[in-house]
Amino acid sequence: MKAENFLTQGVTKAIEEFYPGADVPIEFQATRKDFQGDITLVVFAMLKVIKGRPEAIGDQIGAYLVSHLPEVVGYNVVKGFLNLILSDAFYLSAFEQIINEKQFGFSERSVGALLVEYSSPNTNKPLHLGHIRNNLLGYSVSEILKAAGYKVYKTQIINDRGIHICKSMWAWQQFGQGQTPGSIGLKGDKLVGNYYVKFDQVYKAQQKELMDQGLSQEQAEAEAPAIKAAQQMLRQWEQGDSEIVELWKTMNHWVYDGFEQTYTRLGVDFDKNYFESDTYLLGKKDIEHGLAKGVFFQKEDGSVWCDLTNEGLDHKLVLRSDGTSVYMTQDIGTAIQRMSDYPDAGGMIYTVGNEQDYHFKVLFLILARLGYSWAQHLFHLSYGMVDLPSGKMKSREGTVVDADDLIDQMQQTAQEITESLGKIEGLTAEEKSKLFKTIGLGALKYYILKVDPKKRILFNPEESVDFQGNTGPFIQYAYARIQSILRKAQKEHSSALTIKKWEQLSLMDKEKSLVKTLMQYPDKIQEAAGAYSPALIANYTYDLVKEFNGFYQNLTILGAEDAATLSFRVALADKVGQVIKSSCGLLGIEVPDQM
RNA sequence: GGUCGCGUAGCUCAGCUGGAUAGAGCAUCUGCCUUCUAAGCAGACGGUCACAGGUUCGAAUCCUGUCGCGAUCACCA
Repeated sequence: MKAENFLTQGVTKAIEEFYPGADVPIEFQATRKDFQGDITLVVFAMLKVIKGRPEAIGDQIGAYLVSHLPEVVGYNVVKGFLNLILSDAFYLSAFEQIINEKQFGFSERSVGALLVEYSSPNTNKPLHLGHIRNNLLGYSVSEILKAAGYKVYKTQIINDRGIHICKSMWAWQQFGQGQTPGSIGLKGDKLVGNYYVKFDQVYKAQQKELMDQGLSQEQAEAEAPAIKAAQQMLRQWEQGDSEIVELWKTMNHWVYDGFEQTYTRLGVDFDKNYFESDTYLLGKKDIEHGLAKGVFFQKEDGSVWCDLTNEGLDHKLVLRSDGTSVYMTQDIGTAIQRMSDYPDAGGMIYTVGNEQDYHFKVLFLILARLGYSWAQHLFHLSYGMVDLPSGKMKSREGTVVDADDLIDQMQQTAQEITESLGKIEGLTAEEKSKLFKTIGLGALKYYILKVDPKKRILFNPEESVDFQGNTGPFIQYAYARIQSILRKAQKEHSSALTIKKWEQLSLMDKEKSLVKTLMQYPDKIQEAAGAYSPALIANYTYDLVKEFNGFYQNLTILGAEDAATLSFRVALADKVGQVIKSSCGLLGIEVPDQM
């Protein structure tokens, strides 16, 4: 039972007794470290309803609670703050309740289903640092939502068609000499990416040549043979030209294989993939319906628009004058399609960078106007760009941080640090390599997830990611130490561990404080789910570990003076370990038994 | 120019729907490895919460304005 619940009842009764009829706000907060007490009633908030000195009111309520509630054993009043001291018995029973829960903190109620979209790559280039942030966020938010009781369908839309795909296809046809990922031993996404770059080089050179012949920049861009060839390919693809479609399929599959490897390394997965080649024609019918319903209007040239001026926005094109669709058209159609694919889903979360804030604002408005009830439950999980010290990542300038390279680099660093510490000599080569992966990825994931999604991240590849302080490895290390304690306790004190009679124990402040922090875990998960914020979980976990480290360093866990204390402390360490593991799970971070 | 977001210690970040003396890590300095893993712990140093007003018992937090940074406002995706 949470302290707030019975305390609120107690305070309500006290108010009824002293100030009958007064409807006062009852507000609790954690007691600050420098004051004595466990939980604090903010008396200030009551002053609007009850007249009087806050100290006197606090005193009155405090005395009432001590005499009426067994859990409250003392109080003190500082200005408008009533600090309450709770009994050891309360903490012990709260802890016992916690350790008996299988999936502590995870909601058992089912509260509906949601679709989460993330990643959504183009098939013309490999995944980079920006995708990593997207993937980690989307995956983690999915896990957090599951923990909060949602059924989650993870999905991505693969942008597998369009002029940009044709560019790499054309370049490969011209210069590829039949190369395949297998023939040159290169990941498929890298191979295709190289030809995308190759296209750009050739295209640029042709433009320059044409401009030297006197054409304007614009003319040169339009007339260069390379772009004309790519455009021709796109037309052929749209007409279903079998040779082009075959080439397209082959090259896309190379890319999918490459992506799959990267996703596996990152530990992310999807329940369903949508392909733009299947969905790009969707939406036109919905526009027609909307036009009939008066949601849209048509201009003389035939183009269709949505008037959003009364929302403070402008007119938005939803269908070109030639009747072809734009990005918005597709997104309208895809959203409707998905919600009919997953009838139990009550809403959708789009993990997409903040440069598309405007797009999603408009998309959600249009879907609402089209009359879909689920449009109220669409959320754009908007995140800031990942910038480098040199500025934005630009693929054409070669300043992109490649996802695979970055993961390699992190694992390399993890290996160097781990080996220099020399604590894992007993492990096999296989175990070691798994450990380096776990630590390297843990560092990378935590580094990215601990910051508020909407803030931009400045990523310095040279300084890379820390392994000390508020980092993934710090948390993993705490977990590994706890496992070491448990192993040792099992070996040397197993008989004492069966003793579970803790009622007589008198708890130390550190122990109470740890139990208190553990008790907040379920609320944290709900809060993180409501805010779609892995950062909340990350920071909670860090606080818990800091708290545990203080406990760990200053109390001897295994050297406890009696068997009951020993069993309690080991159980506490064990539970802290479990919570660390489960919240790392919410962040997609693995946790090693030894490091 | 319109709209949206951000601005907290030298650096990287916490700070929830307003509450006590604004917190961590890195960096710098001081202690702690015969006792459960020192990737750790304890401590010192470091702040006009961009700036100016307002709301109130109380503002880093809410409102208005200013400045700085970023994004966006395509018959591109």
